[in-house]
Amino acid sequence: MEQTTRSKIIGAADALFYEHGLRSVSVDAIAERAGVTKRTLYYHFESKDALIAAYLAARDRPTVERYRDWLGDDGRPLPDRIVAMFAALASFAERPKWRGCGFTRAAVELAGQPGHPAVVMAADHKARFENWLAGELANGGVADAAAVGRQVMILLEGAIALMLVHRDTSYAVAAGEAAAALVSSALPETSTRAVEAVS
Amino acid sequence: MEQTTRSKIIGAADALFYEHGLRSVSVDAIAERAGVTKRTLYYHFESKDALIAAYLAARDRPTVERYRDWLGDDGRPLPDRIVAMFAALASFAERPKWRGCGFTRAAVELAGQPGHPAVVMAADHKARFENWLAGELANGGVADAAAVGRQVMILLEGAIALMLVHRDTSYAVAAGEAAAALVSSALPETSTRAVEAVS
DNA sequence: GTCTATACACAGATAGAC
DNA sequence: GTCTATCTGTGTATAGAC
Repeated sequence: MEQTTRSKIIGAADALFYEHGLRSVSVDAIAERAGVTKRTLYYHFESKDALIAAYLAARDRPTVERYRDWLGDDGRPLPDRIVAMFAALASFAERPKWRGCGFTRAAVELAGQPGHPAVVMAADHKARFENWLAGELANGGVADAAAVGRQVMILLEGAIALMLVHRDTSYAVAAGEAAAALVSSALPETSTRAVEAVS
Repeated sequence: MEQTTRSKIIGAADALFYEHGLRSVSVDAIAERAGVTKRTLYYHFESKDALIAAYLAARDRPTVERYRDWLGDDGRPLPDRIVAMFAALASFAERPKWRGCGFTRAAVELAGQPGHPAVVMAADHKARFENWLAGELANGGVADAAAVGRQVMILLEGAIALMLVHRDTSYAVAAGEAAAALVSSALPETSTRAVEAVS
């Protein structure tokens, strides 16, 4: 079955690329971890760049699903759900193998090659994620959901970067409080009180 | 003068490391750009890793000074100064050669090697920057300046990451508005009303 | 589709003359 | 302090058998 071999290779690429980065991981290492030879790998993927693109493509859906779970269902007050999402991220980042966002890291490592497929995929992933976030806020009754969604997105991204640099997951909690304050301010009734409560 | 040769090498390293990243730039390329041979480079620096560390060390002060300029002097209302800082960042990021924060990018690219000197330097730089930011907020009368400073720091970091991914500098403006809102909420009532009266 | 074996370029780092 | 020349490992990718 070609499917099995291909997915084994992508699984090995995911483990190594995410842990060590793109350029520092060799095709040999991926092939070895996947339990195939390099020649087999090149039968399934045209080049290392193609494998990088496949690695990110496989990460797209699980990443979005994870945040969807963290945000939870409609029902609770929106600021609480936002805080919960950031708290879950903080908990997730406690894991020793956590290394930040694979998409952002790929875009950063390939910042010198703006046309690279992986960079394009990262931008697309982030745009769709921001769009989803804005939609959730709009459903929750937030005024100007696009603008607030973008601010929450920025807080998410910044928290991930600083958690990676400092290995301190409290940044996600701090970001969650800020996000909840901004969201509360954009909700119809409780705006002023909620912001002051956080500060 | 040894100083001249050494600084020429660091200058070449800065240009290439910042533009293309760490691993994708060879020592040969840096030596060539500096106008020296590889052997001379290795006379001044023990290894490529040492050169990377020197590259970041040289970037530390100019980076902080730039933000200090952008925030401006005491006198204007603090939220206005915050907005101005983010606006200046947006303008700075318009330049074609802009590639985000060299410290964060180094930490991201070396995320697989937590003990690497460059990672340690990046964390130290970010910690001192956050400290400076909190100090400025405290001087401006912000309550709980440490917590708000951290939130502003997260917004800064997130805006830089997303500007790099999307090549859209409006993220810094959006982050600046969020930061100003959070700062305003942490100011005494009198200061907040003074801001509104001026604008 | 998967293997063994290998081509070819380039990486980081060093030897030793001057 | 700077040079020419080189060592040695590793990188991506390919040839051709089975």
